[in-house]
Amino acid sequence: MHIHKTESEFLLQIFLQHFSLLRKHNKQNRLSMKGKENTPRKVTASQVAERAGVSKYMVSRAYTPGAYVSAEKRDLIRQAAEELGYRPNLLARSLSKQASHIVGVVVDDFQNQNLLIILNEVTGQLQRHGYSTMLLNVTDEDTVETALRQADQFQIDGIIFLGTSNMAERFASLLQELKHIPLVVLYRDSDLPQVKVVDTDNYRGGREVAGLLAGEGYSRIGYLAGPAPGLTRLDRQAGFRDGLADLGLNLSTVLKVGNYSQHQARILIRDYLAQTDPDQIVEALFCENDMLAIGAIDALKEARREIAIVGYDGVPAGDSYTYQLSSYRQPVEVLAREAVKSIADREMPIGKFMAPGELIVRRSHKRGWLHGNA
Amino acid sequence: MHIHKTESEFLLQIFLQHFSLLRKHNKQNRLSMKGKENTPRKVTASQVAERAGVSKYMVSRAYTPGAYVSAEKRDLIRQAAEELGYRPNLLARSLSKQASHIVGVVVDDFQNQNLLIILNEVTGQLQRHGYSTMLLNVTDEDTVETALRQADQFQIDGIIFLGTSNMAERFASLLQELKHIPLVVLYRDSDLPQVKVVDTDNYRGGREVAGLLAGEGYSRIGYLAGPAPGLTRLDRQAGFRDGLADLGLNLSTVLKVGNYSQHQARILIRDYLAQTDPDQIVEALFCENDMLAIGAIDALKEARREIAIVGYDGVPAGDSYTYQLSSYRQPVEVLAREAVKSIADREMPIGKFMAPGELIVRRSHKRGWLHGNA
DNA sequence: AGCAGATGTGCAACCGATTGCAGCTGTAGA
DNA sequence: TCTACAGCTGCAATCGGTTGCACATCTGCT
Repeated sequence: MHIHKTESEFLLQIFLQHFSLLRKHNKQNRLSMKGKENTPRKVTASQVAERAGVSKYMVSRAYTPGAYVSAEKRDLIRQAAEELGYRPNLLARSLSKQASHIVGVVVDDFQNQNLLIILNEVTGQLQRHGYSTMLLNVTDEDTVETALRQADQFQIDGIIFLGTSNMAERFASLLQELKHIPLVVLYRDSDLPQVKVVDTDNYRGGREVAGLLAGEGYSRIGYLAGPAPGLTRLDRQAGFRDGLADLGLNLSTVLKVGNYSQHQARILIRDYLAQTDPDQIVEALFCENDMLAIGAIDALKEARREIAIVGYDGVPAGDSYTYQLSSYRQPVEVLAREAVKSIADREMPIGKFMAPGELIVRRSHKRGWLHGNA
Repeated sequence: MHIHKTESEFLLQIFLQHFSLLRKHNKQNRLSMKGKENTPRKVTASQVAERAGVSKYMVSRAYTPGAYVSAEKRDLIRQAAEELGYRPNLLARSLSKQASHIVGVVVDDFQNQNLLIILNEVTGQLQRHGYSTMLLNVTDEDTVETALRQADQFQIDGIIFLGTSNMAERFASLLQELKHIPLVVLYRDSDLPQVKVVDTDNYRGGREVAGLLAGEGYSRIGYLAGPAPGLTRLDRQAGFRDGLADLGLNLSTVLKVGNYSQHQARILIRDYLAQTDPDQIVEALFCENDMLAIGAIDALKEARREIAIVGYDGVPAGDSYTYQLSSYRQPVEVLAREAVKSIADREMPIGKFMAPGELIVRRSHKRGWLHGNA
């Protein structure tokens, strides 16, 4: 048959024959066992190869762009694959390629309606790029570590933080351990070093809102802040303050609410109205996000007091006749696209991407909105 | 050394020596190459084994309950693992075990606020059971098949449909192909055979709402339906109708809206008010879900017309002062728990689980709500 | 004819776990 | 003393892919 150069190769050859017999034997056993269950056997590359009359390695190559395969064989294999309904096992592929095409999306607050829009956009974009989304719920403090590690163990290709709070900072030490994974912080600013930030230009947004309110001629103006520490909030507020200053106004009041829920904002504003000297109450209030703004409007309606309100995000609920909320819309699609692109590019993403948003001018920032609104 | 019974075994032995030398050689090369990069090498079972002075197989056993390991070795291995920060590679484990501990959660409508609550609960529960969530966005008709197949190729342990529409039916043929995967349809009823249904008792819910409205003394009563075909909707409506009938009332009008958005409902009600003979306009309207109900209230406020409104779901926004929406709350936590349990039990789940919800009695179903509401 | 280079193919090794089985211990029972 | 058997342990095979490399083949060129 063949001529072998060394003895060891000879032995090897013999062994291999022995070996492949064993293998074959084994496989047949397995197959017949499986045959008893009536689940349709999964189609593997080897089966495709057999049908196409090639080795299983060629099957892989038939789907690898730029691999050495004759066009003829490639078509043969693809056809065989088609006929058998072959779908490569992604676990195996991921294990082998050391990359899973799974992206972790970390969410820490399921109260914000805006999240739905973002989630829709992000998962949609990811899917279009061939990625799967692993959704990590970290609202429960205890499970954060578990969830993140679990994701890591699936060799995810990236993490997108979709948080209202500054999670990235909070988990900094844990992230240190995960620093081989590309990190994107979406809808939030951060000064962490190895992180890509994708956010609206909060400072600019703040300024534009300042202009909007100033244009209505208010002089006592306040800001309703949420609990999140971090740059996003600070920039938004700073832009607002600076914008007012440029127009000769100043920020007279900053209120702060314990979480980003509509309910908390409502209670806070109710108390504020009750406990503040009427002369001191602001005429206009910029709320850090739309949930807070909606809560504030609720409180105002209940108390039949009017304060001009502007929110931030542009959630759909703000469009209702009842709220007619003026706001600053985040360019969801642009941001989601950038976030996904950062990860799909497969380089360690860093830097900041800040997109401008857009004022949504409805009625809640105008004088008389309470009256005109049933 | 040893005595071999057959020649083939002898050859085998020699081969193995040869073989293991090759292997060792190769491994060292790889390691030294990796050493040049300064990424921290991932810790594998073999490394733990080496440090603990056992074979890598024992590492696996040290974490497998009920495996043969001496307590002594187990502790040794666990300690070594601890020191090295060993985390088993879940891709490898999943591949080997033929189960990934990933569950696919399929969502087809990101407009419904209730989804956030559900998603929070479902992902939380899954994580607590040691499962990861793969979120599949199928709002885009084209990507459905891709997404589902992709999930399948990750050998997911189950699929939870979280849809407003009857996805399961829509994808029936595709699901046929995936029928080795446990399927749960959550918040929606279905008559598909190999599917576990977890839903509120819609019929009962409908009846209770009927009781609530009848109690207020209305006689012209309508139902606002969404577009979803299927049992959920039908049962809800049937319960409502039967409930009314039992009280000597009948369902005089059924309106139908094209999708489940607040916006569509608002437009529909606006047109309804404009185009209907005032004597014919219903006094009370049961809306298929809260999003529709909120949209309806919006239209009513805008037109300054009052119709008693009741929703279904119990979304947080309904609690606002502005809407004060009476509704029927779905027991989110109970349902999510059941859905997750169905999959975690690892038997093919079938049958229906119907939990009762609970009336939320606020103001929108009462006479005079428009007047009392700024 | 002889040979370089481009193409095409299969083997072996690898990704990092799990598991059936064989064999090795040690101890109890005959 | 010999055997039986239980408790451990490690090997080999496996899950289902990918890829470096060696070897084979086919060009075209001198």
